[in-house]
Amino acid sequence: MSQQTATAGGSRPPGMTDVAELAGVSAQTVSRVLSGHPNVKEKTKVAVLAAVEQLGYRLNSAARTLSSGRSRTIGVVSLATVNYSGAVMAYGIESAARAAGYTVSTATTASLDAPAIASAMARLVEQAVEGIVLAVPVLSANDDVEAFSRRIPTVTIDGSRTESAEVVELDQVAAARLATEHLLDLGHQTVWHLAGPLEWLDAASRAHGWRETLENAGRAVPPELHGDWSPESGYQAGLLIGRMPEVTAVFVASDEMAFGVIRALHELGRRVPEDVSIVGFDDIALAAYCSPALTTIAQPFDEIGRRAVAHVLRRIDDPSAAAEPESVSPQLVVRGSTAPPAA
Amino acid sequence: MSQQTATAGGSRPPGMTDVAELAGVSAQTVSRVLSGHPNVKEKTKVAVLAAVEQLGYRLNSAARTLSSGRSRTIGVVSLATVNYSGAVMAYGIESAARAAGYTVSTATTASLDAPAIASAMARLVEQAVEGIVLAVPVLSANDDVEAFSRRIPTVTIDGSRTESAEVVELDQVAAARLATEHLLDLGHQTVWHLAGPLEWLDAASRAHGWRETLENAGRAVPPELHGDWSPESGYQAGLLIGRMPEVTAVFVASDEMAFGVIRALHELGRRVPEDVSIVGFDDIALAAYCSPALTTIAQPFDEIGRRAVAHVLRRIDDPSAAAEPESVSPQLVVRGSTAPPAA
DNA sequence: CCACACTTTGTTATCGGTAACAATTGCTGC
DNA sequence: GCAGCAATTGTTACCGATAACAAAGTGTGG
Repeated sequence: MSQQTATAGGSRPPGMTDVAELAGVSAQTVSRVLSGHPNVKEKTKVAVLAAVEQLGYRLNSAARTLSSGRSRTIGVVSLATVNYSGAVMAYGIESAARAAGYTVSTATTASLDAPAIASAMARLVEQAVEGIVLAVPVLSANDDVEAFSRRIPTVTIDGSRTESAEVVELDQVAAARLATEHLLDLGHQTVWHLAGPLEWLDAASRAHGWRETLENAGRAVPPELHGDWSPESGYQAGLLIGRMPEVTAVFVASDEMAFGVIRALHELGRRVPEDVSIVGFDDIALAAYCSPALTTIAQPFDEIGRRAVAHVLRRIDDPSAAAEPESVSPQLVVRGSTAPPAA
Repeated sequence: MSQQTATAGGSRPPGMTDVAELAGVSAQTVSRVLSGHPNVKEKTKVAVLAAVEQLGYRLNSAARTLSSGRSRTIGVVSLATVNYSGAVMAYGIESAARAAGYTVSTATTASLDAPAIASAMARLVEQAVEGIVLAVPVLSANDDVEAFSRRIPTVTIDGSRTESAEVVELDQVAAARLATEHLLDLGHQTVWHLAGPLEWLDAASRAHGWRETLENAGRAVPPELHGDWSPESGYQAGLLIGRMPEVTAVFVASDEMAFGVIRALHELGRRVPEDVSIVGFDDIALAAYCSPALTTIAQPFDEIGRRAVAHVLRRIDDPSAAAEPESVSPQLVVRGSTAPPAA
């Protein structure tokens, strides 16, 4: 990459003036070369780049940010909970941002209430981020949150119950319909549903899609169960479900919970899919490899992350850009955890 | 939090001088209050904080970084691959850094060769990070990598084959011994091993611990198999292993691969644990809930992240601090995937 | 009541780039 | 050959905080 990064031993890292001097031009010209300004003679450009190379010069982004007012950084607010989907989205966000020449700064929040989210956003604002991706459900926006998202282009990934930000989302309702219909098509009389925490709009949408599908099909709508996305909560729900012989099909709002449900059923002596069919949601890497392999809805998390970034960038370029929510399509992946009901 | 973040509508965010004016002091005093400088009268401190509150003032970290030379930021280089352990460590790192008043900036790399890692480090250096956590295995350090880690306190999480950085690691050898001995204690004649990619020092250490344990016990050492951490690669290995009737126990270097192995065995009609016992590594959330529940080695990833940060911070404070590798203890979690060999 | 030491606060220069504007150079066509 | 315009490069001020130093205020002992 560079020929000699550490030329002398002791002194501080080289600045633009050092490069300018070596190349025999002014600092401003160096700046222009490095920012890709069009009107620079090819010859000087080469000289400057050579000097940069020779000194191992690195731009000081703090100085650039201060002087230009642009930080080329996007902030992400995410929940301090470890989950698969979050990790995948984070990757999608980072790579998309990098491709656009932006870096990503993360702020995690432990809770979902407005002050906590506002505080995370405040930390990002201090770093002069140019846009914010809220990878958490925004339940109630307080004045601070509103103010931030008015001042800085903000996109919400989980959807939002407020007006403060743009939205990028998977069509959760359609996805839930897909899952529910798959089970009905197999011949099940009705479908139970283990939903995620109600605070998550995604969870609510899935539940809504499930309910709607059953109603449209004229089927009985069983009571809605709730977990917290964790395998353990799925297990607890499974212990309940497993005791009810009339349950033959369950649509679970996340793969991790689904495996918890399956385990509980297993322990209660009910086989999957022979006795009970299960559909999950997310299509995590393990879905195809645990036993039974899980029928599930694939969510293109990285794509969602990518789009969120694209959305934010568009708004950064043109703050008045329209706020059309984007939507990506879910897909049903049929594996071994679903089957027609026992005769 | 703040009373009125957006006082007027249009103007730019308030600066320190605005706060100073409102509080009737100089900008320097405001700076001192906000940096927790000791010699400030209580009364003025209160006045300043009130002004800060009223204006909804936020520090401009670019300016602070430029002027003080300290960015209060730690950089993390991670692999652009989605895996559970990475996500957990990321969380540990972020929370530990935040607790110390630092923010985290991430740079992902798609490959493990020196130029790619150097490039990721370069991006972090541009952001003036004060320390770097390399959450990737450093195979071969080139001059750039060396130069960076000499200039900036750097910690490697996966261990390192170079001398360029400090090390924080789980005692992988002891962990592998734990796993292997567990299987031998159950009565298995020997234990097979599906290792991770050799580039990862962690993977090599686990393989080493496994081999050593077998040799010490005077057992035959079967050929070492390799996967890439993914469930799919475990599945492929499982298809191989499953065809050999003499295999009764396998130690797999990651839980995700372990489930892949189990699935393959399952398809080949070999039961786990009745015919073959499996021990995994990581203790991911699903380990206890898939069937069979996986016996595995628990790695305290968040703790590792925390320690890595602690280590970096120590070196930031005192660049000459000793380079004692830290080590955290692994733990065996026995679940349903292991049993004595069939009679 | 003053000198000396310690607090507390203010002033000025500076970090390393970029914006805005000025100056120089090179080329066109008449 | 020179006006006129574009391309190229240089100059100066400034972004918003902090470091280093200077100055004013406070308190103590002799």
